Amino acid sequence: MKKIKTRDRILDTSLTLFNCVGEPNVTTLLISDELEISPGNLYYHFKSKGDIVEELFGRFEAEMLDLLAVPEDADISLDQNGFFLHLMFETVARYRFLYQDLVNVLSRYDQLQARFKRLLKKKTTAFQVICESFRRQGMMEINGEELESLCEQLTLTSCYWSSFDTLSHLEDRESVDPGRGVYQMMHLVLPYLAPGEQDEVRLMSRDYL
Amino acid sequence: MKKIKTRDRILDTSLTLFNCVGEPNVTTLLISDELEISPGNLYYHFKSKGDIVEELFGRFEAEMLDLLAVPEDADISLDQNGFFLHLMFETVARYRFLYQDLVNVLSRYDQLQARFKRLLKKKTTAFQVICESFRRQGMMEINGEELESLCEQLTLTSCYWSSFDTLSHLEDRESVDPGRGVYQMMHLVLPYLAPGEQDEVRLMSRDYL
DNA sequence: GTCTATAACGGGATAGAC
DNA sequence: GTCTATCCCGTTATAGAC
Repeated sequence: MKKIKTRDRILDTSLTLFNCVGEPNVTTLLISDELEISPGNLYYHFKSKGDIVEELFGRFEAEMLDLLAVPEDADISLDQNGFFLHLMFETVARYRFLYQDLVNVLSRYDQLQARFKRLLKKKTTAFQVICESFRRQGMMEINGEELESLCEQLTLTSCYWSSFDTLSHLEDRESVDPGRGVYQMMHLVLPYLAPGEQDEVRLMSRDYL
Repeated sequence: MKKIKTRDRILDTSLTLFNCVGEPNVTTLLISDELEISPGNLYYHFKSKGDIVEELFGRFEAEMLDLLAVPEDADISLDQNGFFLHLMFETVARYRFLYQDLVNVLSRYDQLQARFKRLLKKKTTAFQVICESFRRQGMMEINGEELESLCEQLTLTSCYWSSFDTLSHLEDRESVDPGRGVYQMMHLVLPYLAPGEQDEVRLMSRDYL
């Protein structure tokens, strides 16, 4: 029955608020209010609001780097790929505040910019490694130019899908539906797969609708 | 030799600044400073900063609606489609500040949200109309489920490509390269085109690299 | 139409008691 | 570790002279 440290509670609550109403709209007062602690107490644990953002980014970065460590020479199955996409979207969704106002956030905490770009690059590389693996296994046929275009498209979609989705489908359904992005990612790859694999992915992707 | 009205100069300068450093980072003082007029003068022409944003949005909306009025039953050629994409990316680039901090901007000027969503829907519909036209002309083969997925993907890409591009390729090249988005859009459609049309689009898309 | 001066407000951050 | 009180500053917006 150990009680959670205030410092961690601040981080958790901040993350929730950032995701809900957007980081720029969350004041330090709102955070401390929500936690029912004083603003002064918050500043005892973090010397600035930026520090909170940076620590949250650090967690995000660590999780992503961990996830993106895809083995170069392994034979990756369609199932493994689906699982990988699933985890990635799950992680992005948990830190979606970063993506919702990307330019704004990165401009105010400028040391994050380089680190974010590094992540982007690693993402694209990971997709390339996966596609190469598919190609080696005879499951995919694609030329170099299209491969590059596809992997950039996958990176873009992995970043922005959830923002786009919540924005464009707010009326239709109310569940946040994190899986729809995975569906979309699979459909990007679909045309380049061999016929048998196409059917398999079509079936898999249904689960995410 | 008619001199430009201050009101319009305010709008133009605001747009430039918004695009450069992001709308949230642009204060009314910065705008008036840049124009070498007093803050009071600015507030003589616009009753609030929000009014400037809304008027700029109005211009954007009008241009987009004009562009998106695609005739339902026309036979659209690949060239026409390329031209359409070109114009769309050009327009989006001119008002890119809206997209760079979308959630933030829409949350602070909430009457814009509904109008923005309407635009999104119209965009997707326009892409559907174009694809249907291609299909009718025997230039494209695609089933209903994939058509929907593709058109959403096109809409997403048309919104976020330029932000993504400036973000991820800042080191490599310094030109802002608005055409790369068109290239990417064409490559999304490519796999669903008939072989002859594929070659044509491949050639066309090169111009945008 | 344009200016200067200033009010009004809000958010980030600190000092010092407990 | 936590609180209250308060400072400081940037930003929006207005008042009133020219």
